[in-house]
Amino acid sequence: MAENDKQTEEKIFEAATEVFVMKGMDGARMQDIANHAGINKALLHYYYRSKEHLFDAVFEKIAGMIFRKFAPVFDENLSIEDKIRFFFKEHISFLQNNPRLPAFILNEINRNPGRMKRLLRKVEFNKIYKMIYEQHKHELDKYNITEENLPQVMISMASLSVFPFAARGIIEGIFENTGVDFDKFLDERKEFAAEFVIKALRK
Amino acid sequence: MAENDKQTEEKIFEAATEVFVMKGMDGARMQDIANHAGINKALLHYYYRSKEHLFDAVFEKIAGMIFRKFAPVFDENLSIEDKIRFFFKEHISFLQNNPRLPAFILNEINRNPGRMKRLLRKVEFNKIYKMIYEQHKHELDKYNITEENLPQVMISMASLSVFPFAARGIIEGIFENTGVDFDKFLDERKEFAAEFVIKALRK
DNA sequence: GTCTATAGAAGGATAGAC
DNA sequence: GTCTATCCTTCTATAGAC
Repeated sequence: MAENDKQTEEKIFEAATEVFVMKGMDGARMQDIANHAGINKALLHYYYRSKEHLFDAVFEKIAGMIFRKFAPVFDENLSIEDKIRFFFKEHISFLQNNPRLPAFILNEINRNPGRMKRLLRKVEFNKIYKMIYEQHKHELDKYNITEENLPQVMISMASLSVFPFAARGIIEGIFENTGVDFDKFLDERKEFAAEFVIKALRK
Repeated sequence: MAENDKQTEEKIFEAATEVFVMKGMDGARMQDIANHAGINKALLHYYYRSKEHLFDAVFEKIAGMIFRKFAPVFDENLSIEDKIRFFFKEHISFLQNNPRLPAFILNEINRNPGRMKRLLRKVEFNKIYKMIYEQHKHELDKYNITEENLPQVMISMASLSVFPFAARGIIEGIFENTGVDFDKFLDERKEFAAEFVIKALRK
């Protein structure tokens, strides 16, 4: 039945997502995925020809989700400063609900840069890039933002939001020693990072 | 001979470092390491009992190197602002010469958080932490730095320096599409990040 | 200390019954 | 569409000769 198909295929996909995100492509085991899905190992190959195919499906779904998460920020009709605040609030909240995704994506792209090329076809950074600049042309003279340093600015914002999750293991280790709470740190970070960036950019 | 010992053991260690950093613990192959070292696979087990042992040796050496790289910054007798400039210049330069280390360390710690605990025994973050605060007590009133937000500030600095290397694959992919040069970006980043942080922190 | 040969286990993938 | 059984390759690790 087509309905049962869908159910099984979805169960596999969800189990694969969990295992791949936890263990990475190299560390993941097909048997482990089958167990998580509550089905037999052979079924994995029936639905997704190979481990590689299954991984690709999971990877592209997650990567697309993350990159698309940025888009609404650029659509909103807000001032630069409010957009920065909006970005950190939304982005860090999203990552709090999916704390392992950054490390997974960063690592798998470094292991296999070829995957990045496929992704870039789907997400048009060039468009986004120009769009931001056009959208805020009228207020840019109040900030230290130029067409030349826009990459520096944007990567800085991504850094401040994503890095704590990529370095979660290290940071939690340090926090444990010094008695700070990681979740509280993240909640506070939404506002801290926003004001940090705004102050850094104001002329 | 003890001298030949040292040579072989070192050759193995260097080969292992290269392969583990490139492929990660799970992706690395003992045969690959042996080939890189120009010796036989069995010799790896003669010097380092198992893959796990060999990996641990490599990991701890690299992690120690990275964390120790921070220390001189705190020793220097400089103002807060000059220390921030010094940090980004030194740290980004170091990573330019070892661009794959951040991704390697971040990933392996996330895969196996237990490793972090062992590391923290060697590096005394608590000491460093208090030291900074004491060192700059006299000029802290000029900056938005408190004992509460010191973690936010320090992790922000680490983010701005380390993230571009951890996300190198993504960033290079985007840059390729938009015609920006990654190395030039890094050179400019040393000053950009420093001034960015200083402006963000000044009252 | 270094090599060859091989044990022994694990993992991805497929054949074939139901 | 789902299962069991199994093939085949790959990989870590060790035995044993030199």
